[in-house]
Amino acid sequence: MTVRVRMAPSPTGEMHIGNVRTAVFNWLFARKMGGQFILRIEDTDRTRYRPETIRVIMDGLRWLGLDWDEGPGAEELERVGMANAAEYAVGGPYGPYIQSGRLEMYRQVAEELIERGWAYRCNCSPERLAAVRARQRANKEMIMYDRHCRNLPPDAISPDEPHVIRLKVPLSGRTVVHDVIKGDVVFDNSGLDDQVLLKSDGFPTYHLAVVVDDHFMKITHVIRGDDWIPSTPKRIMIYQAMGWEVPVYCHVPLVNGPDGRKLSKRHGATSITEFREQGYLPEALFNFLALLGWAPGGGEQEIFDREELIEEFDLFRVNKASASFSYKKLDWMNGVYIRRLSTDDLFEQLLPFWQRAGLVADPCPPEERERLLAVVPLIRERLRKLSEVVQWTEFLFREVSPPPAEKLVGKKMTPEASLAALRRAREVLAEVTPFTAEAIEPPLRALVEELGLKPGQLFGIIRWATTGQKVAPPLFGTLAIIGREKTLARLAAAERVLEEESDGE
RNA sequence: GCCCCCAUCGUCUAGUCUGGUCUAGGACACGGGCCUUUCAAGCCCGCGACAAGGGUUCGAAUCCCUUUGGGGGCACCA
Repeated sequence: MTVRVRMAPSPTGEMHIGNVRTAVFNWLFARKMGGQFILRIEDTDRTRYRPETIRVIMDGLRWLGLDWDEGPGAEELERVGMANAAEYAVGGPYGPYIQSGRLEMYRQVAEELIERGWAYRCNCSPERLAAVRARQRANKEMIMYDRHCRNLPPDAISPDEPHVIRLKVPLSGRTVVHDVIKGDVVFDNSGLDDQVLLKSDGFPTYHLAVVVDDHFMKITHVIRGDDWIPSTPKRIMIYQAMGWEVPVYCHVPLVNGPDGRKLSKRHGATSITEFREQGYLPEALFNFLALLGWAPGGGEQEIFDREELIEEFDLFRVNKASASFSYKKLDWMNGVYIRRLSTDDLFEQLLPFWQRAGLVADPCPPEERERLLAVVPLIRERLRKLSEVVQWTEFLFREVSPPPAEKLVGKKMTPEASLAALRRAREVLAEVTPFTAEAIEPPLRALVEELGLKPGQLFGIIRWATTGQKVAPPLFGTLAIIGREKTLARLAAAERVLEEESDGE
């Protein structure tokens, strides 16, 4: 039997990183076992439905490298109004893969559950249900449907009048969830609610839809967040009522924020789109996510490429406890991946960030490209996220206003000595030919000797004068990229600052 | 209120199933140092945990119980 797993996001917004991690586990398991990874769109909540997010979800999964073997086909995607549907269409033998296209199946199963005595019609009004809940809350009773319609005569509610269909949960006995990760979890049936299966708008609730789809799509392993555990016994009842085989359940732990609380916007990025926009590499995020709640046994390796992860992945080793998301560790890992990139590859990754910041034209002119290719090696070891390229290189693109006088005075130096150093540096740099990092270094080092300074004193002053910053990429390469003309002009401007300072006193 | 899940350094984790090799290993973070033109990167050193209490056992991070602490769920949401 081949393994079939699925990811079933609902198109209500961005995909949360916790769900993405669950998708990673599903994908790794499918690839490891040589099975199929299926994408299903769960759009049964018509009030929160936002069709445009289907594309966002698909783009995110693709960017992370989570390709699906079966999923919505072109016709379905067109039906929900997606442009370029063909580009995202995958299809498969068990469609449709968007739940709103499967309504008839859910309705039929719900009716059959009634026939089999496992479900009943209910026409209680929302007001009545709210009143029941309020009363229960006041009396500190268990909050669940009072089963008002459960024992009505079979024909009391006509199929034609508005109503819902509820699951007829046994009043006694127990239901056991056999879970690969948590072990056997036992529930008393008496504590389970008569869950609504089919809503009055004809759409199924999640509980019905997921069971019907998983069954007909031949899903073998349900790998999902452990927040679903409490609703699992109700699903098992539907399987049993229909005489279907129950899939293997694997409830993986949730992902919390660094403070242990639910991961939310205030912690930082939470959606895959945000991580992408902040300049995390998909390989790094994938590596990091795979190791959140799971680790291969034995070794002390932290960096794994995709193939190694597939090779090592073991669903049975997934932790029981929830994990806190550490942005700092992700940043470190992202830096590792950035440093591994070739100059050309890193440049291609960086270009959109320069362009988005308005520093480079789109498309990038060939001569600008040559210049920026030279910048890449200077900053590669300094980047943890691609977006940081802006702060590291901004002075290359914009006019640098001369820094205040105190910044131009070297450590343990007088303003006069600093001014003299600046003047000599400008003279030296005016002569250097060609104006390259290799050619610039020796004369500047000689100047350090000549002036009797420490390297850091002279270079620090020049750095401030030419970049307007205390911290910048390595000086010689930076000057070469700034170019002789601008370098000399910035040095001259800095000299003027010091001259005016001494005049003023 | 009721139900469920979980518990090793600040964080991610190895070790737990198959008690002894664990004076508990690695990584991130943090502190110090080396290198060094700043910042990084790299290298070295350090800090730092079996939640608590009871058992079982010659021996427990590992098995059992209780407590505490965290998390999750109780919709015509998923």
